[in-house]
Amino acid sequence: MPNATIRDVAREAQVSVASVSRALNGHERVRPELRARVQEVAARLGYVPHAGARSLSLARTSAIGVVLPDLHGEFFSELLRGMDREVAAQGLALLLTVLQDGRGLNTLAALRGQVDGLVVMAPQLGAAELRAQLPAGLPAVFLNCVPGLAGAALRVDNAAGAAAMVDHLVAAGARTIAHVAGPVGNVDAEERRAGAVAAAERAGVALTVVQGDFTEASGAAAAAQVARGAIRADALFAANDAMAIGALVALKGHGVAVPRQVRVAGFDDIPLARLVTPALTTMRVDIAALGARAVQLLARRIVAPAEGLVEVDPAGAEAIVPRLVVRDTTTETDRETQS
Amino acid sequence: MPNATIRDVAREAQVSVASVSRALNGHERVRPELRARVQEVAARLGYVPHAGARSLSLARTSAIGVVLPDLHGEFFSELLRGMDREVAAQGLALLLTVLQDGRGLNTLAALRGQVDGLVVMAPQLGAAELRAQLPAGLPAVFLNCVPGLAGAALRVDNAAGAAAMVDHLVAAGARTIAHVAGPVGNVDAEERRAGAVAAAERAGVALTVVQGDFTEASGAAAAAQVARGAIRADALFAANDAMAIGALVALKGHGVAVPRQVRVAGFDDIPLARLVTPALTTMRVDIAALGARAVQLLARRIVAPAEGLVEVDPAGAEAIVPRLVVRDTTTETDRETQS
DNA sequence: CTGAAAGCGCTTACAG
DNA sequence: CTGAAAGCGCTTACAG
Repeated sequence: MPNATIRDVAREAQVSVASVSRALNGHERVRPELRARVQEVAARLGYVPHAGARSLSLARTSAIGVVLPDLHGEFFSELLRGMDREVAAQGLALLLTVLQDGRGLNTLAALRGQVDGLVVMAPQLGAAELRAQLPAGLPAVFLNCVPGLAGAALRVDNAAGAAAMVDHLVAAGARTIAHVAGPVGNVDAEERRAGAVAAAERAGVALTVVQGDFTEASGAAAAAQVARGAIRADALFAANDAMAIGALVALKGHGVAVPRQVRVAGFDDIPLARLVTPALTTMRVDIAALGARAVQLLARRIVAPAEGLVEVDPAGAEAIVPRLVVRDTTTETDRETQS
Repeated sequence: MPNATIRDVAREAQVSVASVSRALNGHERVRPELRARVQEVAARLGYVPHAGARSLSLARTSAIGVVLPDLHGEFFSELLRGMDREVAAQGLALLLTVLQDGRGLNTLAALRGQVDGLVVMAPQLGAAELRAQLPAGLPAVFLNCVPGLAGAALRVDNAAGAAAMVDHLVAAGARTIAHVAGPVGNVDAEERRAGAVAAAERAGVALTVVQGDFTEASGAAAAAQVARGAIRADALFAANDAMAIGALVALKGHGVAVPRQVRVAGFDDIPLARLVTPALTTMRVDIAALGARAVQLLARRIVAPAEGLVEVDPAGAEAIVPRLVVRDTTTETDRETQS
């Protein structure tokens, strides 16, 4: 048998569908006796309101969409975890959409009527492309996207994080830094590179940029160049932990002592970072907090789409600043220090 | 301005809303000239059908729900990645719901009208609880759930995987195997133990079960017993990689040569497995494939809810068989072989 | 406090 | 091939 509808409940309880709706939605002007009867019948029939019909009537779905460029690795599971935490607290549902290169251009547009707003992480798309794809009038919060989009923006302050790491390496004794950059065109990668370059300049130490692509293999390749002297460096700072770990393993393979001969540092603080030997010094980005904050901002925008008060930072994006996590690849001591 | 509706398009194109619907949905009986005009107007107005209204009319949402017990770690991101792959291929959307202990009992029921079916992973719930929560008539596929639910079931074939590993160890020369088991009561652990025991019997080699609890420490403790001869073994097969890695480190600490004196093997192929020295031989569970397969089964059930043909294995659950990944802890060579 | 009715935005028999 | 109309399942002014 199909699911019971509001009419079934109304008939069974001998009231109008309007009364069923009011009774079940907790409206005030309902006789207690009627409310009790309706609730009893609804429970007995296993009635659950049809979400689609409800959202059509209310012009509100109570769902938000999250658009991600990929789903590989711990970063995304942490982000989703943070979002889910907040989404559950707000009584919302989460619709997940991965926007990979090949996927249709109307993937986002098709979300109209399915969600009340969007958290979008699309570092690979330009502002124009993104704007063209987004359903008009749908509140949105952008994570690590190009600036200049209509919506709240939230980002990780990669430049500040990278600069902090360079400062730490210099304090630890480094004088010639090799920075293994992430893929060209990737916003995070570019910001980390820029922050590292600027900090090295300020500190007056040499910094060479080696092109990488966020994979362990590319980190290993960069380390090999350092190991055989093709690149001179007493510190290797990779733009993410995966590359740093690839480099770490490669350096050990080449018989280079870490951190004595070459200091190694990463970015992200993935779980593996604590488990490699020596444990990896890195920048911790509280990814779950980033996700939770994004949902929070979106929820406010959904309630008050145009209110200026909602704008966190009208000038630009609100920023999450990563924290330095010092482990064994940059210092001889074993103590883990967090600043 | 709000989003354009089908009426706006109809008015602008000077046709009926019925024609707009037919033209845009690719119905056959539409004059090409009319179709072209409607498409032009729809594009100009940026018209996108309202998903909620569409699903109310069609009694189909083109979305599926995935219910997970948690979101921590690589396992879930891999699972979601596999699901997303298949979901995108099928033109569906994915609604994510985390069903943690505290969360309301009607979390699942509220999905009615929002999804066409559910992939449920709820190892913490009994069959009765689960049945009570699921909206009646909603197709479902269960992952690692208790048996006996109305729906397709899918699971990892732990026993077959463990048996394959024992066979590999025997082929590599092992004659006395110590199996470090996982915690009592854990389904995965029990199945792996049973598979290992059966395979050892078939192969006619000795196998001792040592109790562990999936932690590195318990693996190290088991290894210590092997190292000091309390347990005689020329191979140590741990029920997961964490214990295997703990054992590996402990064996090295006790001066036992791996794999020459004692072969070591794990289960899961966590990222760390490739990074330890020597690299760990293990069983790879293709989690993404598990997720993709679940969505595939669900999609079929949605199309043909009651067809017997759709039933993969009416007797029980369809199983994903892990693959053997041979690395350096069981062979002297360095080559990584996958079977 | 309650019911009849309109409406949310679509799709699809039903006539023509 | 096309339009007018009914209907999907809900909510909420509008009367009473």
